[in-house]
Amino acid sequence: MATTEIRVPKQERAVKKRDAIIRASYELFCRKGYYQTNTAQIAKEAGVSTGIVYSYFQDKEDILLQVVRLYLAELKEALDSVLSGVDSGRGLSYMVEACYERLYASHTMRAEAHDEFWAMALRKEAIKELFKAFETELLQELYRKLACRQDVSQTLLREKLRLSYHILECSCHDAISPDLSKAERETLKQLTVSAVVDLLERKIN
Amino acid sequence: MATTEIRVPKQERAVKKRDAIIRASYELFCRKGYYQTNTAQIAKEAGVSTGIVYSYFQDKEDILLQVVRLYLAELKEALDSVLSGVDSGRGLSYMVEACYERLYASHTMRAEAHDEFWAMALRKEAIKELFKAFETELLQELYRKLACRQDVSQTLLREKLRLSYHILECSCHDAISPDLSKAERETLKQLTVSAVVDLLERKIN
Amino acid sequence: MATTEIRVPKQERAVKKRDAIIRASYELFCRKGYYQTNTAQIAKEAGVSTGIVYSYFQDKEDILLQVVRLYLAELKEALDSVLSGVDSGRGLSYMVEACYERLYASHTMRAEAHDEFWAMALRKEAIKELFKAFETELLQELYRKLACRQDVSQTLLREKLRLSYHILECSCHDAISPDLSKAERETLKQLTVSAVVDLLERKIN
Amino acid sequence: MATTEIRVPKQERAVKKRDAIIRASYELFCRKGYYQTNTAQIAKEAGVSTGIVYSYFQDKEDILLQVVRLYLAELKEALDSVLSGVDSGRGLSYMVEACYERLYASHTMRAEAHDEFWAMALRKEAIKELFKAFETELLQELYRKLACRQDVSQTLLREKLRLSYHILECSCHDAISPDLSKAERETLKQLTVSAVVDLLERKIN
DNA sequence: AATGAATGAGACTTCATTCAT
DNA sequence: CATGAATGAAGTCTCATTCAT
Repeated sequence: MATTEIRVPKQERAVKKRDAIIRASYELFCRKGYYQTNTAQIAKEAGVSTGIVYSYFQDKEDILLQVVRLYLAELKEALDSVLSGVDSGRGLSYMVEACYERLYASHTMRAEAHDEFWAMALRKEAIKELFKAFETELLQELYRKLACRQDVSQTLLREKLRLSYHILECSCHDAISPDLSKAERETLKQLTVSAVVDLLERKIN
Repeated sequence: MATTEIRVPKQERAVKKRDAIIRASYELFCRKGYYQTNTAQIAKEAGVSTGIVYSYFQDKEDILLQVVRLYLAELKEALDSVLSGVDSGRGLSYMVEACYERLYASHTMRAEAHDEFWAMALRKEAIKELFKAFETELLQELYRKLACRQDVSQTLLREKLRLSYHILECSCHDAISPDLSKAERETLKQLTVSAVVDLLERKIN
Repeated sequence: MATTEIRVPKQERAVKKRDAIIRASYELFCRKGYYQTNTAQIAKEAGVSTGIVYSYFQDKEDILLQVVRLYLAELKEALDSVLSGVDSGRGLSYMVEACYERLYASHTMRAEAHDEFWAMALRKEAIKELFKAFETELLQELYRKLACRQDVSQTLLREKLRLSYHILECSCHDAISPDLSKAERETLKQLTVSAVVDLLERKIN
Repeated sequence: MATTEIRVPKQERAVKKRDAIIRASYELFCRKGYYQTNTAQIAKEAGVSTGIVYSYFQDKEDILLQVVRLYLAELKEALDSVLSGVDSGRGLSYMVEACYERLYASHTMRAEAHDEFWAMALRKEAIKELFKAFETELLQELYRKLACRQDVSQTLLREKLRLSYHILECSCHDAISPDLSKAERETLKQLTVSAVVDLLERKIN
């Protein structure tokens, strides 16, 4: 009755194949966009037949979902590694700068991914959920990291973190513009970091 | 692409018709997305025949272009009205807050428009140009407005404005999330405004 | 939101085209069966493009529905003309024989139609309904015709008519078998008619 | 079609497996129809791998053929048991009623099977042959049973038997309709049996 | 100029069958 | 012998665009 059963691959080869499809799709969705990519191209890029795709995924939208999941997982991992690497005794601005650089690197590599997927979230509830969960978890973690620091004002900390994250995000997003010179890019970074540090340090009555 | 000549309507009726198509498309693109909207629906919503659409527009993408043009024009006008209304002797934070509110209103009304069009800019060079031109012009104007004020540090003013604009943008974007309470929304606004004001006021060596 | 709108053709040309699609499908479904006929073939046989088919019909199953409707309408009309032609003062056996011949003719022309459509009724509720309605109406009419005749026993008349109809049906169905000689066929007819006449005339306590 | 050799299983395990496939298919074809059943489902229901199916059967159609063979064999056996149980000195109407009930039971259990397979016979010559052979053999046997009875008119006996069989068949087929009340069903049975008995007893000049 | 019916390429998806393991 | 992953042809349906009226 239900549509064709979806294989949950456990054997190594199957896992690899599923992964190859996701990565090929990731690549293509970034390069050409979701709607400009068809399943034949995905199969070809992944080196499999069109049919097999539907053994691993419900439909094309399901592929997108898994691709976004991968995208967010990569981003999460990158940020985690940054955060865990600096939680020692370094200053706040060092930490923020590290985050900025990490986010910037993500944006450089996957310039298209973010916007493409973000826009898809508008139309696909399941994707919206992924983004929401990602943000919630990330902010929660940031909160845990900063809640005990002396150099961070605890007033409205959650809200400040939320805003800080978005500022970093959009600044990095803007900074990848090819119209900017290296110097301008550096300036933007300094401004962004200091704005965020200020926001977090400042006491608000 | 096509060879058919595109009519540049001068007669009143023709102008109205063209306009109706753009507005209908605007509406539909926001509600359902570009790819989920077909030309038949556009024609129906605009109250014209499918055939006539191709007298006014090269193809579907061309409609999108005009829709984005309209979207940006509306946004520009809204911001202009804000800026011209406050350039008297009001304080900086008053001005920033007015901008925030205006941007927030835009986002509320056209929550989908921004993301949808922004993502389309990735795939369509012509749309990217529109966005770039919009931003350039807006920042230029802001610069003119603020370049002479005493309460604004002139150091790196262009870069600060650029960043400020993006901060306001993304904060408003975030603020429309239905998960936020009214109080949280207000807090976010205050934080955003004060962060931007700080950024603009602060002297940077 | 709903799938593409279905055109309800009123202009003569459109009606003709819709009709052509139905007749082409009728033909093909009989000749090759529903599942062995694809939409491209239907379009080709009807002399239209594949796309236009979906302007007139929801989907392939909808075409089948209309084809069955046509099939039953033709059959109904044929039986009606037989019944109205004999309701004067002719004997019962004359009437039954006329029905037999009419049904036999239907079966000869559309040998495949009946079985094909009948089997489809198993899987498609909508088609089952059509068959049921057809039979109910037909039996109702037969009842009106015979309820007043002296040569027909009124006891259990409705049930007898139901059975009679099925006997005629299946006998005709059997009679088209190419294995039968002309004489055998004639014999079967005589036996069938007399069995039905007997059934209707006989008083049952 | 294929060149692969089809195994004719002799070992017990192999026979069982082949049988399981046929029975699983029988079940599924009845429940969902031939075209709505795919080979993966068959294999799963039979508890075998998809690959092995093609060791025992030429192709999907071949499975259908064996399923129909099984269906007819079951029906034959049921009717045989009825006929052999009553050939002593019981009256004709007792015998006909027993047949009716047996056929009715078959139809109840396998309501879908009959129509589904019957319609398939239209498209697949091999299946048509099976049905034809079944009927011929059955009628032959009936003939042997009745050819010597005093209460059966020998005139046109073969033809009468043929018609009788079809009457019983289609009446049973009709009788399973869920729209009928128990009483109506009983009435139909009585009418059918008496019509058949009449047909067989009656001398025709 | 206007209509909306018509076109047909191409998208997604299914599934009978094969074949490497 | 057996498995079930893999294949790819073929089917249904959509929709941007054209064109006869």
